[in-house]
Amino acid sequence: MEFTLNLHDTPFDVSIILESGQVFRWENKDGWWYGMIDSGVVKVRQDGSSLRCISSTDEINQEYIRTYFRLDEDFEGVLSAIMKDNVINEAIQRFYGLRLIRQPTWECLVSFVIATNSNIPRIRRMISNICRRYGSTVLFEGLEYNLFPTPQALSGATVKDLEECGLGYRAKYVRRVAEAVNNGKVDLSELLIGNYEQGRETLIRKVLGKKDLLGIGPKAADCVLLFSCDKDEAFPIDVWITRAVEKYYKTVVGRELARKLKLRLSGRQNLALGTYDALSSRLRSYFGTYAGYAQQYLFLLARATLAD
DNA sequence: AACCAGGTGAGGA
DNA sequence: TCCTCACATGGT
Repeated sequence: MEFTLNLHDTPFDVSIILESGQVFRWENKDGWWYGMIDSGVVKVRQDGSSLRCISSTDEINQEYIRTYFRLDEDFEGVLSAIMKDNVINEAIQRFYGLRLIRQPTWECLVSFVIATNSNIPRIRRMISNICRRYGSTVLFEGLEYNLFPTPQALSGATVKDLEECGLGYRAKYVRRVAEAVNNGKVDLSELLIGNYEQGRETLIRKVLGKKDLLGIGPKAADCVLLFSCDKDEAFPIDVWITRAVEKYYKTVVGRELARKLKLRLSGRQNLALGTYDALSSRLRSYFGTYAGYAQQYLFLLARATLAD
């Protein structure tokens, strides 16, 4: 079906959003962004304040896209809440039109297991590979597209097959996660109902010394909660955020935590869980309820300016 | 050819 | 609890 969304004058830049590293499946072809979401394919194109959409199924309608791009929220309110200093203000200017996406939780969860210790181009390739191998196909404009595989499809995959998709050592983690979701040990719909702390508990708790969700640590959990569960205070700390915080927010996190950040950057030491939580807690109380938005601006800023 | 990438789990002090 | 290290793979 075909429809157009009026963006009015809310900050919205579809290219910045879809290239921001929250999602890994959208592709730009001759002026349109093509995406595979849930059970269908959609292509979108922004002309100023209007977003044209053409989808393969009636399920992907106006309401669906508004929800996906979070056009149902008071974004100006978000911006004014996180504008705490010159660094974040300039990041907002530089990446004006960046928004958070509300993506399906299952796809988000698997994506950020795959994303660990990798880079965005390769993450895209790995995910594309598992979709081609395990996802069902949809016909759209005469071409076949692969949907994201279901928990059942992925839990039926062998570790060897997943390794052949280029997942490396993540293959066994993806399979364990798929099994946990498929057999009901983990209920992802809980994440939408509960608060941030409860969601974090569900994703990284340990059961009998063994994790249900192998491959999900604090950072991946925060990404899932922020990008797919409306937990806007989640503040994922990856290497780029580590750089940004070490450079611009030493005084916010304090001398001791800043020292740990520096150790991580130079000595390749990783952050202990307690250190990670202390850091994200400081940053959360500094930026407020929408800290996750600030995180996403800082992530883009760091990648643009803090690369070697 | 080392080094890095939206980190995490296992094992030990 | 924290720290150290291995870990697959592909790009620079």
